[in-house]
Amino acid sequence: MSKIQHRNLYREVADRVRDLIEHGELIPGERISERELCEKFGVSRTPLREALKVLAAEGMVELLPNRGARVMKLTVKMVKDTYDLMGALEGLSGELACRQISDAEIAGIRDLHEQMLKHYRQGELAEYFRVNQQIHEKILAASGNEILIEMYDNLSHRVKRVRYSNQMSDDFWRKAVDDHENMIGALEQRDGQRLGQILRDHLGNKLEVASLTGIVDDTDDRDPAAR
Amino acid sequence: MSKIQHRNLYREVADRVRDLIEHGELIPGERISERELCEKFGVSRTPLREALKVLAAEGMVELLPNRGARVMKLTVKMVKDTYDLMGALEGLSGELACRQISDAEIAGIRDLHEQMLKHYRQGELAEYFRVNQQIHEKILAASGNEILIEMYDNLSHRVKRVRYSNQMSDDFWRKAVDDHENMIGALEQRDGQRLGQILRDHLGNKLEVASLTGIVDDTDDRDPAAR
DNA sequence: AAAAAGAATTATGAATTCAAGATTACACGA
DNA sequence: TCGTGTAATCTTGAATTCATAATTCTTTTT
Repeated sequence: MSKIQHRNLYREVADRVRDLIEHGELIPGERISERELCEKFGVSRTPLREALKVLAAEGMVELLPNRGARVMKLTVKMVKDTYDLMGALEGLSGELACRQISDAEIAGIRDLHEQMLKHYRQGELAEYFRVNQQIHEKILAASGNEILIEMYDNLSHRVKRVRYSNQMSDDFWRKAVDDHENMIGALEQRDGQRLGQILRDHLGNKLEVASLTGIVDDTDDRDPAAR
Repeated sequence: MSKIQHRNLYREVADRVRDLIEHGELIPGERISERELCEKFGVSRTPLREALKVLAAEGMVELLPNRGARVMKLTVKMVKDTYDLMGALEGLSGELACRQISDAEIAGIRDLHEQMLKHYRQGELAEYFRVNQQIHEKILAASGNEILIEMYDNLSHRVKRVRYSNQMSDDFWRKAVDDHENMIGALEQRDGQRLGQILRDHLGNKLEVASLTGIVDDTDDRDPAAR
């Protein structure tokens, strides 16, 4: 039985706004009109403003005092920095996971791995990505470090708007699958050092296939919406 | 010339409450009375509640719907998890720093290192810790990854309440200084791999000298203030 | 006396109101 | 025509008010 969820308005609103940002309905740098969103959600300004504060703490929006909220703009550097961070966190998750993961959990990941290979061989990119992500999530969960999971989650939200080129080069794909082959090996041997190293390096590739559409190049321009 | 700081009330309040928690004036698990804090700060409930939402997003307080706010309770596991994370982040900071740190910056860190050694030889623990922290902050800053810095900052706030035994064993201290000797060496050779490895392992020691006073052992007790 | 039920009180959640800062529109002068 | 100054409008920041959920206190019943 699941817990009764007392949901506060501000949480609901924060989730909805987060979704709007992730789905590109609110574009980076765009000014967020309080009045407009209040009407859209049918709530007063109080819970909306609380939600915006939470989203600002999460790095999803930017709050300019007396000048309202803006969707956080991603620069190439920020995306790169975020991937570096996520790599480090994944590395740690691998190390920790190896210390305590159960045989059953490893078997589950092995299953996903085989599925992923199948999708790779059949060139099903979208399916491949989906299963791929599941593997990383399983390892993360197996780390047992909830704060790590929370932080990783936050970072992945920030860069969720980044889309990948749907035509990944064969070389990169080949390399990514190789990495995964090594990963599953290290995991089954419970070699935390090696798994950590692989995971830390693995994410670097991802950036190279990120199509930075809509991601502005590094500038100091703080007010692009004023056009 | 520094930027004009438009400070909002809720930011001010969040900072003040954060301080109260870090200085132990609000104790873990304790219920935070909105009315009381409002009077203390001379503000209305609106900015206080906004501040609490931010602090909750930062993991400093816990918001129980319809039941108010509590100072986040630290369990031994949470502290351990946090140190693991901080270790990974420091490791990354070392790797990144080596890629781009300037000779001048290295020299600055070398200076701090010598200072730290002096304090070590003279048994000045407090001074030692202070300079020690400065070194880590310099490396972090040299990484140039602002999101990394932000995350590390957040984590360190969470565990700032943890105090260290003022009688560190000679062995641990010796080992910590050894680590630092290796760190400065790796940094001067700009050996990111090695520096990263050292930093990732380094923090593990810290936990062992943490005196977990006031840190509750792992329990599911969600309502300790109700006594 | 202990437990349960119900009323009174208190605290939180959210809407509304009021105040202050920012933006826009427009007039005027160089 | 461009720039400056000012009034009008709009937006945000914060206090207040109202509604509802939680807690405490009292009364009642066994």
